[in-house]
Amino acid sequence: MAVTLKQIAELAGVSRGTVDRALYDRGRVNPEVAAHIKQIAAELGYQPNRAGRALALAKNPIRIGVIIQSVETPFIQLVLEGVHAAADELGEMGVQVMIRQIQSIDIPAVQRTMDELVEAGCGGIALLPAESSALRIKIRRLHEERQLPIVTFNSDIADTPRLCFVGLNNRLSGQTAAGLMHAIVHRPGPVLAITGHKDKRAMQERANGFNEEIRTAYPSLTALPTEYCYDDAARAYDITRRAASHYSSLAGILICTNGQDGVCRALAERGLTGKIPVIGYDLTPDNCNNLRSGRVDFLLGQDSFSQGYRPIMLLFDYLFTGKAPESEYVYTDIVIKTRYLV
Amino acid sequence: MAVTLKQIAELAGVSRGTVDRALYDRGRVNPEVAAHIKQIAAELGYQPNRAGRALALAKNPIRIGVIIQSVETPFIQLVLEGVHAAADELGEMGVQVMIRQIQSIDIPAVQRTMDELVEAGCGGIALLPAESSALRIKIRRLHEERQLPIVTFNSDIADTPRLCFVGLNNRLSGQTAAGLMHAIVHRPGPVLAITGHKDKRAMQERANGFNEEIRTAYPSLTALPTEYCYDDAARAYDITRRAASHYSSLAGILICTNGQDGVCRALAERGLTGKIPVIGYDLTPDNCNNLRSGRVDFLLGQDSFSQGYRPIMLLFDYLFTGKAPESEYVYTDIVIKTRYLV
DNA sequence: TTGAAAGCGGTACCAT
DNA sequence: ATGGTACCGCTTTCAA
Repeated sequence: MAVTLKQIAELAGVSRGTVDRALYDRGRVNPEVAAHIKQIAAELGYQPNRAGRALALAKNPIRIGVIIQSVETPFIQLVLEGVHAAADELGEMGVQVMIRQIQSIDIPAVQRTMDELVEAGCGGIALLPAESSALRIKIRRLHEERQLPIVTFNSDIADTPRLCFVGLNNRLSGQTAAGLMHAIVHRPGPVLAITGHKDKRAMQERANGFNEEIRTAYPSLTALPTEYCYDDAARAYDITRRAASHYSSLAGILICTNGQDGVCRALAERGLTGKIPVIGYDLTPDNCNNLRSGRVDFLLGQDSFSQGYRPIMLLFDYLFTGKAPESEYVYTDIVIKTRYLV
Repeated sequence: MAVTLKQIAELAGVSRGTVDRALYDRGRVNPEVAAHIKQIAAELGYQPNRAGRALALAKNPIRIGVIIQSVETPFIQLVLEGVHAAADELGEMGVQVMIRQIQSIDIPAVQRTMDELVEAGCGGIALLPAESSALRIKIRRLHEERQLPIVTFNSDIADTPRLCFVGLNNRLSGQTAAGLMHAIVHRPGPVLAITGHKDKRAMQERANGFNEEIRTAYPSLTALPTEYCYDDAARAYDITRRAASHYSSLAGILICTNGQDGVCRALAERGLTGKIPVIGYDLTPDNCNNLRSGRVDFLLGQDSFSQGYRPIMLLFDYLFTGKAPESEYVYTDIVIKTRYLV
């Protein structure tokens, strides 16, 4: 049987309340008594019982806010599954998870929502943000004025006093893609990385990691300059068509973002499906279909479930036990999927 | 705020105790009253509070037994990490997880330990077994005589009234390996699967899945007859040496089990490292080193952490909420690792 | 500075 | 068949 506050209280000859105040430094306890109590607790290996604590906290329940942008995209839908799983799980412990979904990127809406959630008594906020100096300032202010713990996820706002970031190591994922590409390409030639926006850091990182790794580690391949499809299948189609006709020896394509269907269509029309390897990102339903049908060779997943689940759990741990994440960067697994695994 | 028994009791004009008996069919309650109570609960979307239940159950705490064989192997050490994580987590909820480690395969010891754990009041047992009719009978008896829920993990005992099996889909992992092999092999030729014991079903399945998939899906490759190294690096070394000299066009090797170092050594001695692709299993420290250094191209992991963690959690869910796993087979993820990811 | 007590949600036992 | 009550471990408030 695990040791309880009551047992410590009896051994120390004080009341449970005093033990509680001593162990958690809540003040109003004689320093010597406190030291004695802490010693006993340490000797007995006291571990607080979560159920007991959760129940006691139910009087003023922990509230956690979640803000997600771009909810209309297939990938974010996957992230939402993790969010809801965490919300359900914590709900059974009496924790309230307040989820706010925002269409596309809408910084003013995010700012308003953050205020609303703080007002509603949220002790922490999980935020799927976007590059924005306004948000950077907002996070800093909430941290300074209210010590509000904030976890960014999926996309980060660096140099911010957030508790941590949960998401993909994009550069490493690009390097991984380079390794895969080299493994499956059977002849020398140019390889092309297509990514989303020039000003989206995460997308750039994927392509950069890929290109640099190709250059430094795989000299039989040459990395063409990155192309941008702006998350648009039609543009990806055009880019692919042009590249395939311009470089007759085109050896492989990495598509870092939405637009995968365009790439596949362009290759199919020229009878190049299966001849020019394609590596893509994200396990959305459409992408998985491409993988199953052989139009794509590998998909790099970013464990979207964890990206929704863990931020909330990390905030809960922080609010419930005071334990902060070990690192400022909590990277989710880079998962490699083939047609056998989706 | 979540709805509680007390609220339902007030609405129904009865006491908390009656609501409890009604909702959980504990008897001793007027059928009409019970129906009314259940209706109210359904309308309000009542979800029991886990913390409350856990605390109430602390009077006669849930005990879960865990039996693990072959603890001396590197792979099982990884599984143990998951076991301990689950034990720690549940320990904070007042659940007692009793872990029994057994060296190598020792069926009599397993039988004794099962008796001991049942005697000690375990409400369920997670078991890492081995092919054995004695264990099959034991599981059946414990099920029939005491309705004891048992979860097998890592290796299964089929046709048994166990709650479920948690582990790898070995056949699918072999097929996945075949797909990878075909993707990275650049020329026609024979490929060789080396596995452990003839009488270990799981190991056979991996090799069979590989060979069959090669035969049916990848005619440019030919699957050589499976070789057996009995988990021994020296034998794997011999097998590899012989195969490499006998088949000058040997195109790839799949090593399904321990002995990977022997394969790598044999290839290195003949200057074939990187020339003949190698795919291996399990993310043990040694294997990860082989991957990092380029002696192995892919490792198939079997999410060893989950293999230790989930059986215990599934038993807990069953004992705590009565919810059984959705399927008799709970497959853990097949993870593909390259040198970038270990 | 300390203790006593109430209460969180659910379970179980004992009266009635 | 039903209600009342004690209790699980912890937090918090109120008295002393």
